Amino acid sequence: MEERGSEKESGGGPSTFSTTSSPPVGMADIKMEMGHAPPQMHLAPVHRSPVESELCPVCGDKVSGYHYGLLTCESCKGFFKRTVQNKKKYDCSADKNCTVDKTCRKRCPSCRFNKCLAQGMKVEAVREDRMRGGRNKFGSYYKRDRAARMQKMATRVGPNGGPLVGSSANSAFFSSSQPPMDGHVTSSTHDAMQMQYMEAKLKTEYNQLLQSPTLSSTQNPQGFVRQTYIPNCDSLAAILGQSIDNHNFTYQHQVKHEPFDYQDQYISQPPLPDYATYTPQMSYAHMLPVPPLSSSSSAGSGNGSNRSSPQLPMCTQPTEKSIDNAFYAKSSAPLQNLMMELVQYMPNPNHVQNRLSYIDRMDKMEFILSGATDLLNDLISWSHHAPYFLKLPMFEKMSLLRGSWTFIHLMDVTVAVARNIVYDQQTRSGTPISVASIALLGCDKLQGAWNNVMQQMRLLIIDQQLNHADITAMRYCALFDDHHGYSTNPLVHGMRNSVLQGWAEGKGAVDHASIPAWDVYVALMQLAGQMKEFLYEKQRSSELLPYQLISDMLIIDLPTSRPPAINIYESELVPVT
DNA sequence: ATAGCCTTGACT
DNA sequence: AGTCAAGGCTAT
Repeated sequence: MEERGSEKESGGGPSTFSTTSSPPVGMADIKMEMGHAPPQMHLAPVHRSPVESELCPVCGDKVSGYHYGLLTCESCKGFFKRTVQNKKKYDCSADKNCTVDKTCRKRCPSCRFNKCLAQGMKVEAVREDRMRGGRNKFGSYYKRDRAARMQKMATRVGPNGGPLVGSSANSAFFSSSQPPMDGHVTSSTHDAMQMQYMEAKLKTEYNQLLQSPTLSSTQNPQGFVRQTYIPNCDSLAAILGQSIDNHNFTYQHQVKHEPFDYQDQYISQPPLPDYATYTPQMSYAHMLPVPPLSSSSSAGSGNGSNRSSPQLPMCTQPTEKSIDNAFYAKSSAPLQNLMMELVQYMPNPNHVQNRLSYIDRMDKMEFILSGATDLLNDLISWSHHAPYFLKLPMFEKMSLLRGSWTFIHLMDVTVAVARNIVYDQQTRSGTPISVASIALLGCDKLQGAWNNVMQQMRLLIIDQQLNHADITAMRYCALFDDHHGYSTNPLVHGMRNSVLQGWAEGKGAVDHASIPAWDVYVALMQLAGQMKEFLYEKQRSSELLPYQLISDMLIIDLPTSRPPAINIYESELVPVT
């Protein structure tokens, strides 16, 4: 393969970005610039367009605009589009860490595509029906990000020429965005925090919109509300004992439905569009006996490549109005009804990102444990409403939560990373904290293994082999895992068996071990066990004293310390076919 | 297969 | 009418 021979250079135009060129305002100006050498004017950077002043975060070439969620060059745009549309699979012949820059970007498409994803390009932005033109659903967010970048550049080179707070980053939305605020910017902590808040808000809104099936950019999916936290000084038992009316957690459905009668309700009266519910990842198509209602694929598609069975989560239509009704279709299989009910109670998939956005700690371990405490509170609050779990007696709930919380934490963070929702963080003092550390609760020696699992999960997500239904199944499967083998409660064992069986049936697998995501589950479970060992060690050296809730979660339940199980739950056993 | 340029079309 | 991020075309 030729390396540079076929490399195209724009004829006549500058092939590399010049920091002294004139300041075009929009794409039209960029295009003009390619044809005509612009006059060399030295305007203040304040007026410079973000497009002009940025390099492609994937390969470092000149940015041509926003493409699939990120400011990138034209070639990476095309590469990303081809890869997603044609469902290309690449393999890296080296160690999956090849350099990707303008001169060698053609050498390893595998690493290039992974870098595209890692930097924040979204496969969801590639249209399934290939409809041309029009505005996509992120338009208003591109606009705001652009304004934020303008603001940032205006303040970056201030009177003192000093750097601005916040880290530089590549993603159009997730790292370098600054609030499009009026007025001056100081380097005070307050302003920094406010910027982080605005940045997080932008991220959240963007992700929520990104995941919606409708594409109207005039709709605001939902107002951003900073969630309040349960004080972490409460013990596990105290939190579990709280009235469920005190819960502060966001659910996919805020209205609680009675088991097994929500479907009729939805069929006759669909719920209001809740963007968190309608994320493509939420599609339960794999677990339904009927195929999902296809979004009336428009004519005019199918130009050469096979579009019959898209493997990647692409947008259906720019102005898509259809809802994945299959999600609400009634199934005759009781186990799949069970699985559908469980999905209804899953937490908002953005909760990891929301939690990590507000941690303000100087020390790395403080940051990690503080975030873990927040997520743990979410988990406990969620368990108040989790079907069947809430029926368990207190000691049983505590035991199951203690057995599963490290797994659920690990899985939630890993999924968020694999889906490019959560990125590396940093402490208030600027110390970088890798997402691996956050996922592993600080047990950094597992980072290599974690990275393998995360990549495996990412590939499964891209292949649509792992969606929200699988995540639901894994969460409940872990929660109802009688970790120490002490439980004699038939509801616990029956529930786990039902989840495993329903999961396998939904995937058309002969058993749960044949499900593509099962290997990921097993690997995560192993890591979670090692994480717990790591935390026991921390606890022994008194390092967890400030984190009472986490300490409570590390108490080992002994069978003698709990009351005997009473079989009052048999009548409530979940159906087992 | 790549990447530069062109066309499209919802939104402003 | 202009913008601009989608997809398409095509020389390399």
